[in-house]
Amino acid sequence: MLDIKFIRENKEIVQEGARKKRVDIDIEKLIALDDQRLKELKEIEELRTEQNKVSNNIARDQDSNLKIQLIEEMRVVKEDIKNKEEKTKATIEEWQKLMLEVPNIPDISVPEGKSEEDNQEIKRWGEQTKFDFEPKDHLELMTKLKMADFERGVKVHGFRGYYLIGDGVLLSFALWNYALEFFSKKDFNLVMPPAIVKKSNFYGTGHLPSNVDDLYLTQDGDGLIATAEIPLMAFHSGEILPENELPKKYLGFSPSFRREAGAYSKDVKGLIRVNEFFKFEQLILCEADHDISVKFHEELNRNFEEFVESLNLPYRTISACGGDLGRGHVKMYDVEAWIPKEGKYRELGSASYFHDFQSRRCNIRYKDKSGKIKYAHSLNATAVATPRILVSILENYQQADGSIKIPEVLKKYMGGKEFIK
RNA sequence: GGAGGGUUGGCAGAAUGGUAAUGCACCGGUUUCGAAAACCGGCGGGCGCAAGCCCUUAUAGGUUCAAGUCCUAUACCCUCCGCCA
Repeated sequence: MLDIKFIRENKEIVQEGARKKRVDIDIEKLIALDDQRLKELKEIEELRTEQNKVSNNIARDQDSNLKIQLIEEMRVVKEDIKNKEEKTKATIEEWQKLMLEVPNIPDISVPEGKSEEDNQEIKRWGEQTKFDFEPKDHLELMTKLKMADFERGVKVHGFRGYYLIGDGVLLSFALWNYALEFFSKKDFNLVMPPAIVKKSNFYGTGHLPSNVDDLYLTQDGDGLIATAEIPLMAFHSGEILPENELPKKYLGFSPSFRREAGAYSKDVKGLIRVNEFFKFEQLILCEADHDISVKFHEELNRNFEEFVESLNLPYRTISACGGDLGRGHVKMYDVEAWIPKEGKYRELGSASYFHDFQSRRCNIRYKDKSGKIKYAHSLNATAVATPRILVSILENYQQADGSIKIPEVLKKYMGGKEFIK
């Protein structure tokens, strides 16, 4: 959510930002509604002032005739307030609905574009893996090596179902242990958050109202988290932090659930797109300063790149174009690993920053040195997502005989083994 | 799932239905070579240049001229029983 004051003072910028994100929104309509909201609130406030004053007098006054008269007068005022409040409630609800739809303004450096195809490559690392044999895809590799069972996965879960088995499980644990070690060195506080959370928390990160179809909701009105970002942001919701506690850096580990509604024809097989997975997520709350946000954004992205480099996976980094950004994002990088069989780069994770878009919704503030209360800035990035990352590891590390060479840094977590066969 | 008790600032803790005490902690100042102590001021949130106004006693409603206080629902916490990893 943006600051309504900022919207009022910078409507051209906001409207232009929405255009860049391909979001249809009428800022003028919002401002007209806000005028109405402010006018109505002012009227109510004035009536309340009167009511408070007179009520106070009633308490003090000894003259019972006067009391009766005042009470009679206040009865009318009370009715008036009640009616006006009812009207204003409707105004505010409509106003809030619009406010939630106003997208954050993308950074000037975000490329123009409508969809994924317009994302801009900003970096390429490593050589695209070449084989002197016909490489297999991860489905075939994992099935043959008994690392996964997709048929039974679909039997039991349905579409997009999978079982990890045997070395598929060991490799996942190896990655988690390695990630834990790798990111612990970067000064993150470790968190395992709840994965079932109250629906209100999804508004904080911007997963609601826009992505309601992608969430699993429970019969208790809760939701299953789509990423640890949701409960990590909710962690400090409603709090006012002392500035000296910033930045807050968290590394969350959680299951993640996504319905993938609207992606029915995409990635229908294998582990690229699944309904449940595990993810380590980096998250930062920092001071409300654009330069600090940018600095941490680069840092989070670089952390992830380093992690991928340490696994020696060829990758590229892209800057997502306006049309590919979520409502809350200011800017987002995706790190994409080379997938030999498909002959293209596929997303491994992403790093984003939001300015105060999320913290405004989550009501996360801090008191700066002068005692002023401000909304914090928030950022997040993938640390590692399994099983998706297995796809790139297996396909890039496969051998002619169908075995998998274990990446150097993971060996010690795989009992020192060299190969999965 | 059942029974009972509870929820007021960072913490402790008051308030015959009459408009949120007080103490501790914390921050600033005076004092001091410096500190402690003492004293003065501040110490929930929002709007406003300011005067000031509004909101705030877990949350949402209701009764009332007026609600921390009365009523209803919900959430959370504690104790006990049941179940359970």
